Amino acid sequence: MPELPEVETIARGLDERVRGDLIESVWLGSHPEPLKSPAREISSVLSGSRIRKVRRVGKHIVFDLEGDDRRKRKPSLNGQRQWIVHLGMSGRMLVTVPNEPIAKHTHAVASLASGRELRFVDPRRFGRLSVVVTEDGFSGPGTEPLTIMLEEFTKLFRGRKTPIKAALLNQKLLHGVGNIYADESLFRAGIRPRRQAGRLTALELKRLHRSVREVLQEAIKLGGSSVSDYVDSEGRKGFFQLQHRVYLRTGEPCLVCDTPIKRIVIGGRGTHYCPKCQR
DNA sequence: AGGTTGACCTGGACGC
DNA sequence: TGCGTCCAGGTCAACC
Repeated sequence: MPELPEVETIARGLDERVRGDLIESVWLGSHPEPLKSPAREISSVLSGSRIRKVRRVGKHIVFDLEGDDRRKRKPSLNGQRQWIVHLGMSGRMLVTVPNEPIAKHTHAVASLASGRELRFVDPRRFGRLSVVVTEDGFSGPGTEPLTIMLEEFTKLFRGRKTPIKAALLNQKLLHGVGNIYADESLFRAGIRPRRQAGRLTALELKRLHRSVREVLQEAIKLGGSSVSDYVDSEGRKGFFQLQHRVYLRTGEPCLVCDTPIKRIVIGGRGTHYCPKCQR
């Protein structure tokens, strides 16, 4: 479900609601897939930790934790302690009251000292929970698209033979861009998704660099895209889907030139573009 | 190494 | 109503 703007919206909402709260205990479900770290480790790092901040890195939600001063800190837990959540395609992080019925596909519940619960719900189980305890902390697989400079952006694609659409989805290059925002960015930059990344001109890369940042920033302002049932941590829908110019608009007229939007498959992902506006 | 494909899951929409 | 097919916001491991 979520790409950078949706994860940003969710992380901001969570930060507002649970920052400063204390995780008292953790329940983990029986499906092994969502747990990227061993269950014991997740439990031991989270239990008794205070949430210092919730933020986004790429498509990951990062909970920065600290030991509760009123409790004994375990000696093995020095350095930065973080809870990392990736929502996959269908994951949600909900803040609920305890008597709220447990939704189907709930895989983790953290009980908070405030009396509320943080619940991770994910029908498809592509999402992942992990904990990180290191000096440096979690930095994500690639570079942040919102702050990258043109020079570095250009360097990412140099010599690459893969289609620019596939390169935009490669999280080791830019992290956070997913299928919606790759298609929308390429439309706004006027670039065909199948073009070889390494063969884009300097001008095209400049336009793409600008488009990616503009599309993501606009989407954050509108709370992300709700294409089926996406809602943020407070159950609110996003509205950027109303600004989509190509994504899931197969056969509909281009909003600029009326040409029907085409759908092709690149890297196994549905890819939408205007054959006239994008070259 | 970089590039491509299929596997991993559930569920909703659609056609018959 | 049901059953089959296709599609969906994302990674990964396994191949070439």
